[in-house]
Amino acid sequence: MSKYRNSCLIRGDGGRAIRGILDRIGDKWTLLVVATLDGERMRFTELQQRIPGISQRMLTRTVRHLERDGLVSRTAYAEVPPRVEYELTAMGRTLIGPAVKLAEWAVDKNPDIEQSQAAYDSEHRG
Amino acid sequence: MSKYRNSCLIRGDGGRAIRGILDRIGDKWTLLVVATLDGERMRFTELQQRIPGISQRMLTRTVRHLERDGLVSRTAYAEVPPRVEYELTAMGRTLIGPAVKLAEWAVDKNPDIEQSQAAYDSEHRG
DNA sequence: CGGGATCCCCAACGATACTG
DNA sequence: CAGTATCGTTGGGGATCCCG
Repeated sequence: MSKYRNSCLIRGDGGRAIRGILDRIGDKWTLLVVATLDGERMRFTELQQRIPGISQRMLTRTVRHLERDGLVSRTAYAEVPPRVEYELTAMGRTLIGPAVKLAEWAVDKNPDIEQSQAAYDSEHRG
Repeated sequence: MSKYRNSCLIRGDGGRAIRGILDRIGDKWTLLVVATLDGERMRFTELQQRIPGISQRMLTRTVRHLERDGLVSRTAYAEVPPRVEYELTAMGRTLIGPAVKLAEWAVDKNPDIEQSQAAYDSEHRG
C-alpha cells in the first residue's frame, strides 16, 4: 500500500484537474454554502442567515456558479412573495467527503502551522 | 457510520478552518508545488522546470509561504554558484492525502460538471 | 423575497528587468 | 543560480441602490 507519488493525480495533466476544482471551490464562500446545504433544503434568506458575513451579491453569485456546475439545484415557486429553494444535487453531495478530509487536515494541523508561522516571522525580522 | 452532517467540520467555527486552508492552498500554484515535491528533494530551477507556466516570482512566493507554514523546508548551501534545495516536511507530506482525495473527485466529476455547464449555458441564453 | 446593476478597492498574478 | 524590484492587469469581493 505505497502512498508515495499518488500526487501524480494532482500534477496529472499539468495540474488542470486541480486548477479546475480550486477555481470552483477555492473562493471565499463556495465550500461554506455547500456545507450549509448538506442534508437540508433551504431558502435563499435562510442560507444567508446561516452563513455569517456573506452578502446578497456573493450568495447569489455562489449559488449560481454551483447551479451551473450541477452541484446545487434551484427551485423557484410561482408564488407571491417569491420563494426559491436550494439543495445539493447527488453530485454535490459527493463533494462533502473530500472537503471534509481537507477540513479535518486544517483543524488538525492549524496549531502547528500557526506555531511555524510565528517562528518564521520572529526569525526573519528580529 | 452515518456520513451525514459531518460537514459541521467545515462550517465549524464559522468556517475559519476551511477559510484558513483555502487561503493557504487555494491559490494557483501551492498544491502543484507540494505535489511536485512529493517524495523528492529538489532545487529551485528543477522545481520551476517541472511546473510549466510558473514564473520565478510566483515560485519564490509560493515556496516562501510554504516554508513559513512549515510545509516545506529550504536548505541553502554556501557554494558558488548558489544551491538551494526544497523538500516537503513531515507535516507537508500529510497534506498529500487530503489533496489527492480532492483531485480524485475533480478527475472523476469533471465530465459531468462540464456537461452541466454546457446545458446551463445553452439554456440560459438560447 | 430574491435578486440584478453599478461602483470601487485591493490582492493575486504575469512580464520584465536587475542582482549577489 | 536563485532570487528581488517594479509595473500593469485582472477578477474576487464589499457596499449600495433598484426592481418584479
